[in-house]
Amino acid sequence: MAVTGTRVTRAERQAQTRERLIEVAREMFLSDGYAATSLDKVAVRAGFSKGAVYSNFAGKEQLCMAVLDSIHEEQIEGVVTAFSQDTDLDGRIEAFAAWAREGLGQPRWTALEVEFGAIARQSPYVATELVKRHREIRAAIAELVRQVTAEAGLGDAVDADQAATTLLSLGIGLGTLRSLDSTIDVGVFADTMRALLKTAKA
Amino acid sequence: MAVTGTRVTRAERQAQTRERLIEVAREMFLSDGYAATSLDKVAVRAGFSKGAVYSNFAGKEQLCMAVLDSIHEEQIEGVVTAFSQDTDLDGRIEAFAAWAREGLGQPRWTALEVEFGAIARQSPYVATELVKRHREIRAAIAELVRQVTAEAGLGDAVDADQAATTLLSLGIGLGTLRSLDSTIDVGVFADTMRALLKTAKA
DNA sequence: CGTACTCAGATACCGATAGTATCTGAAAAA
DNA sequence: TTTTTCAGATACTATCGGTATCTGAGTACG
Repeated sequence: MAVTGTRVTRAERQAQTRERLIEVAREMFLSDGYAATSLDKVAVRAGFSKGAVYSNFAGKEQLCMAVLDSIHEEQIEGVVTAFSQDTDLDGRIEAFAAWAREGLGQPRWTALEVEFGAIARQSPYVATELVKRHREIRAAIAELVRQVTAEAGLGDAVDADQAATTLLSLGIGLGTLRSLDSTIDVGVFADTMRALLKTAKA
Repeated sequence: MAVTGTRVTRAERQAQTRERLIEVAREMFLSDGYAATSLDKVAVRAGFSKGAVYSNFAGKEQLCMAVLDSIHEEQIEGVVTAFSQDTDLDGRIEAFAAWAREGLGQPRWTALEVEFGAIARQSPYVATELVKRHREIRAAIAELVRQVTAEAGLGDAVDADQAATTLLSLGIGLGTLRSLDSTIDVGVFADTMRALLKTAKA
């Protein structure tokens, strides 16, 4: 065990390398898309060679999956904090809508998500991993819906699972359209949410 | 002008070649996706060489655009016939829902649509062409909504343009999820449509 | 007819990129 | 100090989109 000189172990260095690669890959995947981003460029921009990528990830797909996981973490955090602000139904819907406006608008993460989803047809790995994550996300949304409707005194008039599927689909669709055409009105997100809940009330 | 012997002109042969290429490309793009389909394989499976592709299309993007147009033609035809069956509101919603179930379920055209959409970030050609088509489709849906709500005596209580954006987004999102996970319930499509209209009624 | 021209499609090539095989040098183990 | 290990570098392969060039059958024209 070296007491002085080298302060970092090999495992620590590798962890740093891995994180740095994910960081750079995230920027490039988001700005240029999955197909248009080459592993060589990612590695060089991170200060390494392509060998470092393959030494830390099984391949491009696994690197992108790690990037998506890092994005999901932040995204979930954003939704949760948006929901824990107000306490009444309309306030929460508006907070959610605001998050959607920001999340679906500027950054192109839905575009990346969806481009990467196309890979799933050729790769069983990507298919199973993405399905797993989609189900987790849908379950989380359903749980939020259940919580919100319960506190708003709607009882179980709303099918939370169906609502979750609708909201996730709408988010994916709006994000996809929005990334092509910035004139798309993301406000329909909140309107649809309201419509779903008000129908249940009647 | 040759009276006997060669019965087809050069232009006719080329048109046939073009159609055959679109036909084969459509099959392969739909089953394997855009990126995973090579122009060489398309050409060979159509009985030609890659040269035939570049002699009929400016590139892979233009070939795919031609494929998408051929798909859109059929899809629009499907929606129109679905809508011209019944005359009452619920019947039309159900007809639309049935079309959505079929269109969004089995074939993977939304996945292709959306994978190709990712190309738009790198290609101004694809971006402008896709935006043009999306706007046409949204306008067509809006027109259908206007027609249906008018005949159902809802007046202009429903914002047809917003409804069109919602329905198109929902269709894209559901199709995307569905192409990955066949357990996704496409029924929410009709439910959302009903919710949107019923809210307007109140 | 027959000669010259045109152009759809074939062939050959280039550059980029995902992935593999191999190498190297420093950290870890002995 | 010597040996082993392995993160990351280097070198190479295969595939694919795209370009340049060629060719021969169909076309116009004398």
